[in-house]
Amino acid sequence: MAFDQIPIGRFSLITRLSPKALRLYDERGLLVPATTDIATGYRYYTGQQIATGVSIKELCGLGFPLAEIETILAAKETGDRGTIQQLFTKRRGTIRTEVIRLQQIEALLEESGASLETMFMSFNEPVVKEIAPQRVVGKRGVGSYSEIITILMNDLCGQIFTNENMRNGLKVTGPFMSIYHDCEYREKDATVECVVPITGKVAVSDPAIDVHTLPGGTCLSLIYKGPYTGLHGAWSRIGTYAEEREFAATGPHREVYLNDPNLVSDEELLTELQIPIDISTRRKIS
Amino acid sequence: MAFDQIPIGRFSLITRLSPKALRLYDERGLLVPATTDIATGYRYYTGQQIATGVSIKELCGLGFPLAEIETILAAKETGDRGTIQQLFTKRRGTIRTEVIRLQQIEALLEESGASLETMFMSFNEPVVKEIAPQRVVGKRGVGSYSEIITILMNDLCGQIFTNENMRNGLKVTGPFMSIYHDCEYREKDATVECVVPITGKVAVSDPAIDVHTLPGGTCLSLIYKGPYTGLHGAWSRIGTYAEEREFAATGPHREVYLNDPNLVSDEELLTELQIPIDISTRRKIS
DNA sequence: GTCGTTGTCTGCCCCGGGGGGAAGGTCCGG
DNA sequence: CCGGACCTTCCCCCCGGGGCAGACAACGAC
Repeated sequence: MAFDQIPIGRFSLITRLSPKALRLYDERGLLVPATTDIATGYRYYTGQQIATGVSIKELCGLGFPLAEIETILAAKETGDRGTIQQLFTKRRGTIRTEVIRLQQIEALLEESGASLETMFMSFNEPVVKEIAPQRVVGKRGVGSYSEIITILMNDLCGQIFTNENMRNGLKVTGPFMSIYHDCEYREKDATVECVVPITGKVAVSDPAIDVHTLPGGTCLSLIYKGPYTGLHGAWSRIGTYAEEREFAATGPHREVYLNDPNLVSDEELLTELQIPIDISTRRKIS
Repeated sequence: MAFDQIPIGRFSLITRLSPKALRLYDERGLLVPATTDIATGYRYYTGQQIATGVSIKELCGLGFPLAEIETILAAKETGDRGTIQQLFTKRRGTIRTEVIRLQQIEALLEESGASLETMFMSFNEPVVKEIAPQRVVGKRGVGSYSEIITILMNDLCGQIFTNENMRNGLKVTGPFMSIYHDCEYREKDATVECVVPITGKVAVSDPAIDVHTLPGGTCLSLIYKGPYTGLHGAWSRIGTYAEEREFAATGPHREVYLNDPNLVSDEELLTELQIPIDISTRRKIS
């Protein structure tokens, strides 16, 4: 037929692969033109290569990456069914995972469409992360949550931000935290410790205030945004999450107050909830 | 709290945005650190910015591009509900489209898993494209499809590939085609024209062979791979596709024989089916 | 042959959303 | 005052090409 010197443009029209893509496939070794004029660099394809080009186009449309397309074409050449089946199955798995992910996102978008207020509150997913040990100064007390925390915080601030400590180079190296030493929720008479990470020497007159090192390790963490009155709901969320995945707490829960209630409005308050866990107790991978 | 000079690493741990990402957001103007040390270039964030960082993280997780995240944050600042709602709705639309696309791909993968044979035959979707007018030499005949085409092709080849024509610089510039001048399918007595695009002068002795120019224009095109016996099924596919979209044919159907039956096996044969259409008659966008 | 219209070449920068790493300056606790 | 952790900029990489510039090459019509 004397029609086996197909230049790139015509080949592009037939296969619907752009010339740019064809040059890329040439470079990648995926579809190398049968002939390349050494003098001019012109690429010439043959009729047989149209089939390959069309196959590539189809596999692209199915979302395979170029590397896998190359594998599939090679496998087709050698009649290797297994490899092709395997890649197809893998691709199906990827697609299914992706569909589930997108549907979850859509559900989130949908429920947030109803109430824009909670939009930026509820999307946080708990995360497993590592925390470092830190040296803290803190004080314990017993009472109802909000009251005792206020008291402890005041005591702590009063004892730390003294002229003497400033002179000694005491530094606050992180946000204030609360540590809940009870194993369950208590409306009143909760044992709470308020701490703040520091470096340097600390001198305090209150004997109830002591310096120690909080253990590090793995923890489940959730960042909650909103007024402190909503913390209970946030604890429920992270608790449910932990239960679903059968994480067991290996230490007291913590609240980290990421910003300053004196500086931002209640709606903007950020609190990180932490539940120390032992990663090895995990039985179910999320 | 003296905790408003948060360096990038700590800020990264709190917001779960990588330092790399934070530098990018700084550059993009999405989340510019409150303070940047002019001498050292160190970035320092404030407690208030944690909220922004967390929001960015969430919106990223929902799949918004950075530009839209910036818009959303700005709209949140000015209390512009409308813009936020709009972007959320748009995102939902994108997700739904994507989910449908993926599910269609998965269906294709699934059905092809059953029969790997048809795998590389059936994935082609019809496409609307432009074709250029071309000067052709051709001959008409009447008969049953396969028979008449064989006869016409032989006649055509015999008349064209003569010494005289070769001397005159006649050139075949494209693949052979058939043109079906009937408006409907006919088992026998079909009027078929076989043509081949050429340039230069052509001299023929057969008076039934003439040179004319095929009109160009918009057409619906489908590439079919497989033996010619399967062409009927391919025509059904493209016909159904055209009907679904209410495309009306504006000229005779064509078959373009992309490769040479003398050179490749039946399974490797490629045929392009074309239905000329008037784009303006389209009432439904695919 | 010759001229003008296409076609094609390489090379470079761009998209998103960063990852990885090199080379070198800073900060801070003890 | 020292070591290690932290921070900076700079550059290249991922994928699958798109778009453009400048320079040749091919081809058809006369």
